[in-house]
Amino acid sequence: MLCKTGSRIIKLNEVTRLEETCSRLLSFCNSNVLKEGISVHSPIIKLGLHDNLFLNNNLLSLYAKCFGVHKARHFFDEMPYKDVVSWTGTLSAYVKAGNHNTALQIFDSMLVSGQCPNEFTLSSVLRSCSALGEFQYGACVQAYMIKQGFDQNPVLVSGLIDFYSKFDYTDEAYKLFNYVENHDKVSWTMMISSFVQDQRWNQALQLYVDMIEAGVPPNQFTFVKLLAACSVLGLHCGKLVHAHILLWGLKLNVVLKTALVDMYSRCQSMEDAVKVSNLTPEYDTLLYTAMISGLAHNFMFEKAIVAFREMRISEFVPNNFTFSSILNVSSLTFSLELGQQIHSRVVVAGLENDVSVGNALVNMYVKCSDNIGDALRVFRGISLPNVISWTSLIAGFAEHGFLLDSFHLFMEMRAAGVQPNSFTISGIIGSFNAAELLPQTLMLHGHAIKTNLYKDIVVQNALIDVYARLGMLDDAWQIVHMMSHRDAITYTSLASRMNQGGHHELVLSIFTDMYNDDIKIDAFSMAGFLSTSADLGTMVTGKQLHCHSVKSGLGKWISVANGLVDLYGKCGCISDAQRAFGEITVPDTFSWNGLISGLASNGYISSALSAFDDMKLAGVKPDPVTFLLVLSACNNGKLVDLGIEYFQSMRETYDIEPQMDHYVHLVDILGQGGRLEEAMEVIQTMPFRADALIYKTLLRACKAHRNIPLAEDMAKRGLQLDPSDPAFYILLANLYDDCGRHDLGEKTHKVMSEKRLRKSPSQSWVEIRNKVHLFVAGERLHPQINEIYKKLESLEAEFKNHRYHQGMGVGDSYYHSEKLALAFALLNTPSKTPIRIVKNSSICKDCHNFVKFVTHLIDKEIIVREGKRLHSFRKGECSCTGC
DNA sequence: GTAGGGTTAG
Repeated sequence: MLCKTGSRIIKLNEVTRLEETCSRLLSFCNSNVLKEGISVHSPIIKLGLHDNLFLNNNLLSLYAKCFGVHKARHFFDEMPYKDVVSWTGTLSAYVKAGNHNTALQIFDSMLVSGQCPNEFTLSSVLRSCSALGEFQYGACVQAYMIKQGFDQNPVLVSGLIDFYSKFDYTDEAYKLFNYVENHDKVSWTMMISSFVQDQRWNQALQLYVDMIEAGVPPNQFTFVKLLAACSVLGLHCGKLVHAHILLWGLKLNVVLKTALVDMYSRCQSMEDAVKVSNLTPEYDTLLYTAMISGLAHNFMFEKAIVAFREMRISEFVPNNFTFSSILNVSSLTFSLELGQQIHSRVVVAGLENDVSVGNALVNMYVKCSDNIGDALRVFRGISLPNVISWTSLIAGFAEHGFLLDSFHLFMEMRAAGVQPNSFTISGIIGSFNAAELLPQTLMLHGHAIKTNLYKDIVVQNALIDVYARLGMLDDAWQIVHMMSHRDAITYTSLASRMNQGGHHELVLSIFTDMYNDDIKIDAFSMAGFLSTSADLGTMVTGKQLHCHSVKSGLGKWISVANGLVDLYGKCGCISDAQRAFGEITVPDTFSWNGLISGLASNGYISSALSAFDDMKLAGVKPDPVTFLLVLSACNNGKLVDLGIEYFQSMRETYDIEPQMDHYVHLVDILGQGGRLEEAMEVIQTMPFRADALIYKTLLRACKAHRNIPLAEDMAKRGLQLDPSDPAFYILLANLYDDCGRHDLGEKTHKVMSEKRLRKSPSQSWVEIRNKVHLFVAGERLHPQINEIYKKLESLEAEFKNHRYHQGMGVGDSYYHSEKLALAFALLNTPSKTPIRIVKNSSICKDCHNFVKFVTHLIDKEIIVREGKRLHSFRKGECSCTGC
């Protein structure tokens, strides 16, 4: 009898060798064309060999491979005799098809039939236990294994390691691993993979070292896992592992290439990632997806889009991951148009209901569309929204300012039976910035405690952030103290919130707390501390932070570099600020803003404005903050027309809608320039409702230009909005006094005291030898500085009598606290060191002149900072008429 | 003749 398979013709005429021949034929069919299986099967039946167990097992395998599990099962049921191979073959067919429940049913039936399982059976059964989360069942299998003496079988050991890892029992898996004497490369790789899954990156690498020492050579599988660890451990480690791949002479298959590309892009070395991807011509959908995602993460958006196009040209079909990645590009670039184009391709590909793609679409519409309804529509189309879908949508509502809606969606999510995770809770809490949402915050806090999410550091950090933001510092610290461990984010958010709340002097102690807690200072925390230092004007600490950032290499982070520009600018060391700026390779908007702010606040108005021109030439787009700085520079430089011009250019040239702050500056510019009517017109026509601040601004201008009627109007309007602000009374009273209407001045003061309004006591502080000294107006004099204080008073008297400054009323407005700080500083600073005084209230023109006068006499630089504004006084640079 | 490990997103 002849049997034809492909081009081969085999003679089946020797019955004695028939079994062997059929077996060979079948394995040939297994690895080749499935149709030929049939042409082999029929002669076997014709020859009456259908109850040959050996042949049937072969056929069973063939059916499973070629026709699927159902045909195989049918064949199995028809088999007259079954042995362990037949059972295991069927069982494994179900496992391969992912039908684990039926696989375990087959295993039960097998035991009932009295058939004893072997190591092959148990291996398949273990896989099903892992997949189904059947811990008890798996444990029984392990017990059986031990009983049958399979406990050293490397295949079963790998299966058990996988099984324990799936249940997060990595330590148990490692114990088992150590118990076994000899491992093959699969069980080594399995254990490495288990450590990687448990994020024990260093242990994973250590195991690789052990593996080599044990004389087991690694393969591509091993390295794929090791590279995943390197993605976290960093580029240095990644390159080392890459070198090992070369040393072992492993072939660069597409999977290994993908893992390398992924590692390099996660280590922010896209150049290496591209180089690796070009090493071999082999590409597939997954590699393209890894490239697109890597390019997107490294902000190379154009290239990501090019790769996506290239992929389509090469006819690789994008899958759900690919669409997620490319949608991420449009989210990150805020390009709605690209997002919509991809959305239509998603629809064509029939993937719009897919949860991962749906999530990416929700995220895209949240980021790119002004209408949160777009995101909601996509969300409602996802067939089975998971926790990520809900979290994206909830965060989206919060980002768009619909805080209460986001909270209601959170409730809807719970009602839908989807369990929130730490991201959901932290995302929603992170958006709560108003005290009115305290009840919701407390509810979420309670929910986190009940669900144990409270133990998650991300949630703890979010709670700390929201409490610190709401000024509830005790509550924030309470969480810090009860945490089992803290990270850089914990301290950074505490520091920045306390800084925003004005508790500058407390912030720097957090640096020490962090050091004592053994937490590494990262770029974010460093930027935060630099900003605190800048706001405090504490040069000594600032310089130490600078040293630390140089030594630790943090200085190459743009946020840190920008912090340094800001620090030196705010501390009045403009040349250092310029040097720090010069060291930034590609300055961004923040860098330029820092430079402009430093120049402007130190009186270099024209340099500040030319820096703004340079910024435009460098192609960096100004943002609303840039314009605040530029307008403020014009205000200080009394450049009224230029200021108006810049204000108008915001909308016309840069498409930036002026905010309330910008209008306040415009009113100030016009007011200080004496164009009070125009300023008033701006207030009346601007698209915002006037607030107390803008009335106060114009009132101050009225005082300078002695316009009583408008000033009275401003004070009236301002007090309607904020009746508790004493500034309106003080400014008005001083204006009356200036105009010689002392009667009205006195009356205004009286009304103010009847309303029990008092100026908050002025505070000033100086930093000398790394210590901040605080002085409050009205406090008792320290004996040591009593003498110098008296000297200052006599200087003041002299100043008052100075012919150019007569009638300035210095004694009334030059605050006690500042004088104390100055006296203290004069006593304690070396002769050439500048004195830095920080005030918590504004510094008036008279104080200005007095400090200038003192500078002239003592030949020392004095820097006075009020809020964010800084005044530097140097001998000879004084423009007052007295010098 | 029957058994084990790998890549991509949010």
